[in-house]
Amino acid sequence: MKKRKTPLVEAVKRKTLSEEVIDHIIQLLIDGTLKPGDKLPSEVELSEMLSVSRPVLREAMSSLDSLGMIHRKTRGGTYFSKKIGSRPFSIMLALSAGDIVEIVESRMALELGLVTLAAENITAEELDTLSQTIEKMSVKQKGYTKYDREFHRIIALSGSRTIFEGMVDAILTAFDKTLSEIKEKEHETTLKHHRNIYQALKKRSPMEAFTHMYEHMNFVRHRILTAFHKNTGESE
Amino acid sequence: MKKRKTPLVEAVKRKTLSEEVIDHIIQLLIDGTLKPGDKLPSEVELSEMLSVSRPVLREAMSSLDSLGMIHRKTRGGTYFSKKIGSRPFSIMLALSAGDIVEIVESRMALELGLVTLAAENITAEELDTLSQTIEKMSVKQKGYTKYDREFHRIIALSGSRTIFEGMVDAILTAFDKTLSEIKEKEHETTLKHHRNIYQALKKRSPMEAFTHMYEHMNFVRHRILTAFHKNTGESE
DNA sequence: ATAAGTATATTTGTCATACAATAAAACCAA
DNA sequence: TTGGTTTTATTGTATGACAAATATACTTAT
Repeated sequence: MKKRKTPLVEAVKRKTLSEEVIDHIIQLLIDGTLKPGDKLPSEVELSEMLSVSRPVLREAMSSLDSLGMIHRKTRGGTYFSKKIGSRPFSIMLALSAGDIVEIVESRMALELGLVTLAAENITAEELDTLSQTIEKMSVKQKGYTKYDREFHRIIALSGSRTIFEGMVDAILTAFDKTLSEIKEKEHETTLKHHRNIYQALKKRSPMEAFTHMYEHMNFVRHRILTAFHKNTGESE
Repeated sequence: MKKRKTPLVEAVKRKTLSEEVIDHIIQLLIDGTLKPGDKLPSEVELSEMLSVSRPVLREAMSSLDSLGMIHRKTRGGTYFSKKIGSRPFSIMLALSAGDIVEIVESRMALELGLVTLAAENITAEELDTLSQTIEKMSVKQKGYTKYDREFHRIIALSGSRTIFEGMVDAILTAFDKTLSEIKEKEHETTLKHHRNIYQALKKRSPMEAFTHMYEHMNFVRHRILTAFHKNTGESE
């Protein structure tokens, strides 16, 4: 019989220096010492303050940069970001590369939550822009993907908080990349759904907005998964 | 009068080498060369393959590590992760440090979307664990936060896809940290809401699950924001 | 005095090298 | 085979030097 493979305690991997530096720097935000938009000390200053070498300090800064927490410019210095941006999420989504269900249902979860919040506070301008996307889409039988995406994007961003803003574009992009071929069908149904969602948002009704978005997303998901299974012969 | 400050083209900040390395490595996932769980070449091999110095290569690896895309062990090598984990999201949430509305509504958006998907596929085991949290909570008048959180966590994870899994714990933790003092009130109402949500999930009814979760979240949000404004005297 | 052009200096970006720390793998002995 | 020891591969940390970009200070010409 095999010996135990998993040790009793979870083998606490000691933190590296650069990880500790990351903690130390974000602590500046948490305790309010610095705020989004503020400038950080230079690399040499920081590395001296924290008693680490510059490479270690730079590994931490590179991490914070790729997380969208800071941005750096040669000679310009380093600043805390005000928004995260979409890049970190786009990278993360690579772990789900090619997994259609993952992408579709991630988008579903995201948009269902955000359309609800959007309905609570959507502005007149956003409503106006929304109706324009519907108009433009209605006069095109082909090549309307752009307006379709814009419709969803406006709603999602309207309901977004900082952490979700970057995620919206990342997921929409991943969606488009993964499903480039399947789209551009069911023009009328899509249009009808969009109009329903728009009316619910105009009424500032979260429940109705959710209901219609769920109907729409269910439709989109079903269409995609059906097309996918037809292509592959339902291997799983 | 001042000269124009913003150039016509958006000053495309040239990518650093470590950013290009990041792109190159995640491309291995996107084109399917490697999969989550697979081992990557060693740092020296990679730095030779990509013709960059080891520090630059390490900055990229550090970034991917902090994004939860890889994990590294001395002598053990580097592997693509299967899950993202909560750490990157916890760091990102530091940008919203102290902003109660941000935290509360981020959690709202997240849970509203996920409870809907959870209702579609929740397992019997998850339902059972859920009902246990309700039971345990019902017999405690104080110190039930643990079971409250567990209830929400099970649901959110049940509806989660890879990208959201880490986010759940990150947001729940941020929520608890930000609102440590305000909680532990309205025991009966909370319990009632949880039971409603549970019943809807048991029925596998996404619409009802959403409805009851929205009611619950609205209740929680209102309670928190009211308590907050009372404390601060609505300065903004 | 103002504007434009130039030089300077600061900050991030990259490289090469060396050694430390960890732990997997190979080896050896009972 | 088992258990302990040695070796070795891999990541972790440090130092130093130079390159590239650009904000700032300075100089010059109009």
